[in-house]
Amino acid sequence: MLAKNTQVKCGDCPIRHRAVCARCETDELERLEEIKYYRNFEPGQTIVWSNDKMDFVGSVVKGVATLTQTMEDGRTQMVGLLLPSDFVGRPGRDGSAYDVTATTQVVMCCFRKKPFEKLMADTPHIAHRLLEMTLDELDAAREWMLVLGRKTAREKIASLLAIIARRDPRPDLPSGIEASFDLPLTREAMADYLGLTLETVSRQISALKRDRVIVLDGKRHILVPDIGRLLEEAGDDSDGGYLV
Amino acid sequence: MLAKNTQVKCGDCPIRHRAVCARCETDELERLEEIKYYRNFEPGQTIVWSNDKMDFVGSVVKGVATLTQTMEDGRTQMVGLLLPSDFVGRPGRDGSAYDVTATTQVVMCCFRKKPFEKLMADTPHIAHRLLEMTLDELDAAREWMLVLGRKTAREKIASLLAIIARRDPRPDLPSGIEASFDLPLTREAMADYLGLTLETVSRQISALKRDRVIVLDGKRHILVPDIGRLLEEAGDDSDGGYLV
DNA sequence: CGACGTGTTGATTCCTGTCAATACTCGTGG
DNA sequence: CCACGAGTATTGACAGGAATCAACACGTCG
Repeated sequence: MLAKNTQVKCGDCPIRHRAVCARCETDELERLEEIKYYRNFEPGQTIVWSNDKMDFVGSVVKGVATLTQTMEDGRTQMVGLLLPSDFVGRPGRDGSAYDVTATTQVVMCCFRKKPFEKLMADTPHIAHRLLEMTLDELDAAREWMLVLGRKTAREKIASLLAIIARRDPRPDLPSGIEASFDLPLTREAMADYLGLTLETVSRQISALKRDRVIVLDGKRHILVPDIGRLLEEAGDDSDGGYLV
Repeated sequence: MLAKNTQVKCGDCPIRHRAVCARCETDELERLEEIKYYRNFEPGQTIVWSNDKMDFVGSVVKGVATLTQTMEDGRTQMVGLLLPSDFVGRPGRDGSAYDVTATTQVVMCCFRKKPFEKLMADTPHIAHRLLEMTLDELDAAREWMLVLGRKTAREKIASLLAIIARRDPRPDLPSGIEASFDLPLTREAMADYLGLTLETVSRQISALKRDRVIVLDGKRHILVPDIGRLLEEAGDDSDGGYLV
């Protein structure tokens, strides 16, 4: 469970320019190297329990993880989707407010918390980058509030697909297909993200397939013939500020 | 519209110890004084338009403002409720992603953006406090995602009332009343916050009144005889981590 | 093969949205 | 002073979309 990976030099790290360390100078990277270690997680495995003390913070290097909240009666809501380069943990706080769970194989680059906090205090680059990333996450959370509060089931599904398509671009596209990606989530996880039931998710995916908005290749691989159409279905401003 | 108020010395400011300036030393406060100015807004007045260029950032000193997003067809979702000491604007970004609107009389303490960003770069106290506040806002946004995605209309209303009761405590309580506050929002604004229609909001408030969870004094003043009961109705963990 | 996890589809219920009528408060102006 | 209208709030009737309950299909792994 705690099996450490072969360490990757920060300079060679695939998320080097997007993660919390993006702005670091060489000497700062060296200090980060000293306090970092890798951890692997299997699909379904919990990375942090809500309200547990966290002794580390870190970045997702590979894979997908989720942040979820659960009510006493079992209703659960996903409140964040963590993709490579996303940051986990809150400097200055003891624990996580949410369950963090791996949905695929996940590689985390962890930093021991205390030294990381010290490093943050010493070097402005890390703190500054973290503020920037937190502001982005806040924007994403607020964007998601619109989805949860005001969109129909069909629009919710289309919004989720649009987000994943946006963050996971692929070059190898057959003609007549503008985007293509694997769903890293089960129907149930999608339901938890969207505030729906898994049956409704399944029905709406079928409906989008029937209406040719998407094409399925197996249960988990999605092809999008026309991204503009998908964004339209998502209820987003279709003047395409996002892609293309 | 731009009428400047009598400036208040930072040392005498009512939000001095909670706002973005909370950690500042005397000399930092002096630099803030130089770039700050007050602005008043009337109820209903827009403070910033979504996608507009913002040339200032600032703190709410008095009153209540809202952050909202609107879809092309008019559906709107409130994504933030700004109470005194809350921060408006995003250093490093050009504009606001949301409409910011005053719902009551609002006094804002504004800082010209460029000098404020410079000050942030120079002094770690402001940046650090801003990170802390942004992390809190992110938590609040995620908490709200659970409300929007998974709670029933009745639970949503109870959740909103609980939040306002928590942030606006009053000492002058008649016996048999554990909390008392004015609703700073119209039924429509509450609906936009909760992802409901104003009719449903009205009905659920009536239902909570009928069931003696709350007592109304006029349309806007709420009395809560039993806060535990309210939290229970909100679906929150009733072991009362919050109040009392 | 049978059990289990995952996903699809159908029948039905019910919560919330929609449409509509009415009440109340507060200015404004005749 | 009262009529009028605008904004806000309440309540009712009805419709519709998503939840619920349930059956079944598919793939994997023991």
